[in-house]
Amino acid sequence: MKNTIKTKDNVNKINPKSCEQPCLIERGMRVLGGKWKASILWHLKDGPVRFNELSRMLGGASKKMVDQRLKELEVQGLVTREVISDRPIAVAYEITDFGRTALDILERLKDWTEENNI
Amino acid sequence: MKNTIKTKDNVNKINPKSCEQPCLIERGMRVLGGKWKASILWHLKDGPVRFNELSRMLGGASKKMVDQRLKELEVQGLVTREVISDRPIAVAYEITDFGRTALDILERLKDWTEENNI
DNA sequence: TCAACTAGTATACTTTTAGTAACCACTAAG
DNA sequence: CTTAGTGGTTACTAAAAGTATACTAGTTGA
Repeated sequence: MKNTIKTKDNVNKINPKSCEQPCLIERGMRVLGGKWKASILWHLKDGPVRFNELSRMLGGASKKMVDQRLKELEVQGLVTREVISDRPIAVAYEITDFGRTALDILERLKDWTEENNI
Repeated sequence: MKNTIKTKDNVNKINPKSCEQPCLIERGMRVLGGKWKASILWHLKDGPVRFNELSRMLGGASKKMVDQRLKELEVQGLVTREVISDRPIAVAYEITDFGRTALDILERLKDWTEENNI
């Protein structure tokens, strides 16, 4: 049984017919739990960061991955993309106010990971 | 303590001294972020649950998935498996004390998902 | 002029995960 | 005897995730 359906922008949405009540946890995880998504959000908390800089911060994620995750985060309203220079193309990604509401969860996750040597 | 420094174009650059051992966030996500793992943990918070019952709670996860995730959680020490009856085979899964330390994060995730209609 | 940087896109490929369905051994009810 | 339930395992396929390399097209610095 599928719990998600693909939309035309290639983002998974929850199929409203299944997994309705119980899985708030699961639904949240589908926003924050993609492979690099939480990390990206975390690395944007101190201010806008440019694309290649972010790739380096994540140390190991390919451009394609960073690109895909950023697009997802943008569609979901957690991140904004702004072109800060046109001639030497320069783009900065910034966390939105909505994105910031998730940082509290991530901070706790970070602390938990640290405390338990995970 | 910041791992970025401001440049004149108001964009953060990596402070080369930090962000070395990357991604406590990512490491934590690899424990809690598998497809059904957080949900399983959440559904065990009120006491031991049997295998098939858990499958039904998750509504949509196949036996194989539930089995795999439970084994991972067991290895990682978040869950224990106990055979409560041998002849009519009956098994119960229970969250460990360590597993409980993660519930706080999941509660926040749940609230966040709920508040933002995700 | 050359190399390296910017932010991506395109293609091809491998690996991992998800999911289906059938099966096992057992029990208990009808 | 049949059906349904217990808790899985195995084999298989489909889909998603991830990697690697090359490419565009412009800029900057040596």
